[in-house]
Amino acid sequence: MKEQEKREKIIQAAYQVLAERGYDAASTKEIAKAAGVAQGLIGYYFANKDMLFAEVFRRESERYCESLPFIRDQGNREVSAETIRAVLNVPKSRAEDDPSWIKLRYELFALGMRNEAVSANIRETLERKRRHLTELIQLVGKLPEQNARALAPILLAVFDGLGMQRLCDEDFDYDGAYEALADMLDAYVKRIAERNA
Amino acid sequence: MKEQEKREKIIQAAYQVLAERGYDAASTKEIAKAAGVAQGLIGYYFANKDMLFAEVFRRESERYCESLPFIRDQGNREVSAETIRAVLNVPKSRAEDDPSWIKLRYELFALGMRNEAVSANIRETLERKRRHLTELIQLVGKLPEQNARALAPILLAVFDGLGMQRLCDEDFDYDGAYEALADMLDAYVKRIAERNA
Amino acid sequence: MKEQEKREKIIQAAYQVLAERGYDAASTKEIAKAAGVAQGLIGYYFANKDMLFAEVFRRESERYCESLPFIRDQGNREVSAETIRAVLNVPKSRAEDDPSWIKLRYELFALGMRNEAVSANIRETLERKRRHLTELIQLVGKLPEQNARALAPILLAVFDGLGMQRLCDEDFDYDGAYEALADMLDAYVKRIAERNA
Amino acid sequence: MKEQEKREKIIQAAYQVLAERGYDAASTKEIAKAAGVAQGLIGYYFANKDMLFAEVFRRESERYCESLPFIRDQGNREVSAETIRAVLNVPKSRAEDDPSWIKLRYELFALGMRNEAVSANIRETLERKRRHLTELIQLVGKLPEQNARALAPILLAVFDGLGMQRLCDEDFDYDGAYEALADMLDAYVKRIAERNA
DNA sequence: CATGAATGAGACTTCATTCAT
DNA sequence: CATGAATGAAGTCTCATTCAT
Repeated sequence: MKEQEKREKIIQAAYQVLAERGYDAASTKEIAKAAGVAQGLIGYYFANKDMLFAEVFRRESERYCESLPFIRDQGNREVSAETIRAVLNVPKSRAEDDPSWIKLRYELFALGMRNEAVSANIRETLERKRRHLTELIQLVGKLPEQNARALAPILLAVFDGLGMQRLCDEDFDYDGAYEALADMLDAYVKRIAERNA
Repeated sequence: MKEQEKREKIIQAAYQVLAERGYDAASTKEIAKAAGVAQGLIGYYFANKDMLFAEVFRRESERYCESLPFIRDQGNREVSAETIRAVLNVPKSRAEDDPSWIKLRYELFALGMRNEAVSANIRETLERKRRHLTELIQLVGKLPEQNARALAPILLAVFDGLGMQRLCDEDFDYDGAYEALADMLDAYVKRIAERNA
Repeated sequence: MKEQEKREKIIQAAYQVLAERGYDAASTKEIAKAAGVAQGLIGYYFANKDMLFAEVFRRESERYCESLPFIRDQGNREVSAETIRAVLNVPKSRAEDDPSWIKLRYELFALGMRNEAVSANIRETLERKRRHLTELIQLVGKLPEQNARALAPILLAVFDGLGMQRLCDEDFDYDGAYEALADMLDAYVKRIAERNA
Repeated sequence: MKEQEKREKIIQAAYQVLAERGYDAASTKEIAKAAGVAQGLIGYYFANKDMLFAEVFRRESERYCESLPFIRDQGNREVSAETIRAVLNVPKSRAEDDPSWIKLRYELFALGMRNEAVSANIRETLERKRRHLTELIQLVGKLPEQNARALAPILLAVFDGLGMQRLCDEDFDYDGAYEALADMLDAYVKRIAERNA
């Protein structure tokens, strides 16, 4: 079981250093030091720096779906402003609890727009998250698939964007923004429900 | 007058290279080449690389308000789904027409979350943009200031987030997302109007 | 018996990789992979990389004498241009059939001129080959030992040099050069014969 | 005139280190030290290590023709064993006076057989030298072009091969070999002359 | 015997910055 | 003002070798 234990440590360390320093400035030297291994070991397990970070990003993407169980429970309840607020609390508090999570995503986004090698990874990651969100929106908001699918990228953008603003600016009214978001989503859900009634 | 000409070229070149390569990978050598000046001249006009990019970011922030005149005109009209869609078309098409604009902003955001020197710059930039958007929302949506202020960071997040998704993924339904956004904003504006009636 | 099987495979693999990549670029990793053994096993059988290659060179030197039987048969015949051409065909076709043989020898020569550790090996190898060639020349050309001994290093040089030129340059007239060589040797042998008559 | 003075020093240093250590073992660090410049300057003038050595090889190839004037004078004289010996003395003594010359050539040959990038360089170099030798042989030996052309690669091989043997083995009878070579060439030249008479 | 994870040195290269001209 | 040669540090990656299993 101790097998590839150090490989795991390297990935964890890479995650931390990546969030702190950014893609280019995250040196293998610092990662190795943080992981408590020799610098050469990184080259042993990963073909190069890019491959290491690709693995880091791959895992981050997978973690995005962990909130599913809780939200699925909410899906059984009636659609209400209260429910929406409760569900929105998941991404809201996640950005508060784990700032490096947001940092990492922005690093990935910035990278995805210029690095062709990361581009494929990004595309898949984004699409997976949109699909995931679409499913949740259908579940919680009782929206038709078409509307849910269009709403997903918007929420994806808002969760990340608000988290970023909160991290950059301590005076930013994070809670107020989420209040407005909940209100707006509730209005939209209601309208769609009426329209389809 | 001509003495500042090369300085200007350097800034323009830095903007382009920064958007293409990213913060760390944007080398002074490439910038100098793109600007058509000697490498050493960059050091003459800017204390160091960071100061050059700070200037680039400062200007980008200013450009954000150029859409004001058009939107102010829209503000005179009645609030309608049509108006909202017309106004949303400004950020929507800007991301289409000038991809490097989005790239640069994500570069700035990613940087702002880790570089303390850029942090102040970012904070100011974000706040200015939110104020600007708040004003526009009041103007176009006829919303009370409190609601407008809460909505601003959301729109800020959505504009950038959708632009990024469009750049990363060619199959992404950019238009559909903006349609949903317009619909949702319209529902929200109507609700607030009714609530305050 | 089986215990030396892997050792043998390592040596064979080292020969191939050495010829393909050259001394410094031939990595133990690639050799191990080519041999189908673990990297560490090389260190088990050979003190270090140099010792492994020393063994490879030692064997190559031994293989040089394999042509002896055929040539000894030719030695019984009368000296003639025909005989000379037939004997020259041995090194000529060897370079054609086994290019890595030539590559390896040049690798060894280049190495021998700078690496003191290999120098002794080289000296012995060269001397052995000259002695071998001297014997053959006496046998085939019926030349006095003194002349044969002086001719040996020349032929040694020519065989390798022509093989190298053939490998480097596909347009090189390999056959034409060997024709001229045969002609020249024949003239020389005749002259010596007349001189001693 | 001081312009690119250091570039020249780098090339000279590269030549020396290359001959001493060999292609792969010749480090840019050592070259820089030998040239008395910073390591980074090598990267400033040459795209990479290969390009630097390509320049070194290119120059070496050009130096090969410097012997032309002397030999051209010999060409006016009658063909005799004496003349041949005098002309052969040029390559013979060159290998004695400048051992690194031979080392470099073997380095180049070994390299040419495996490095595709160097291959073109090598082919051109070899062909140029053969043409050069062909011309000399016609001049000195009064041989028809066809014979001269076939003899050239043989002499090319012998000059290098004997030089190498001399460098590797101090006991090797370098003079004796050249004596035999002169004798053999003389016999060949005479035979061709008679044949064409 | 055999493995392959692990190490640390060192190679190449790139880069921001400086400075003589 | 402007140049571009020059520097030295730092980063990534490769490699021969060692060692616990």
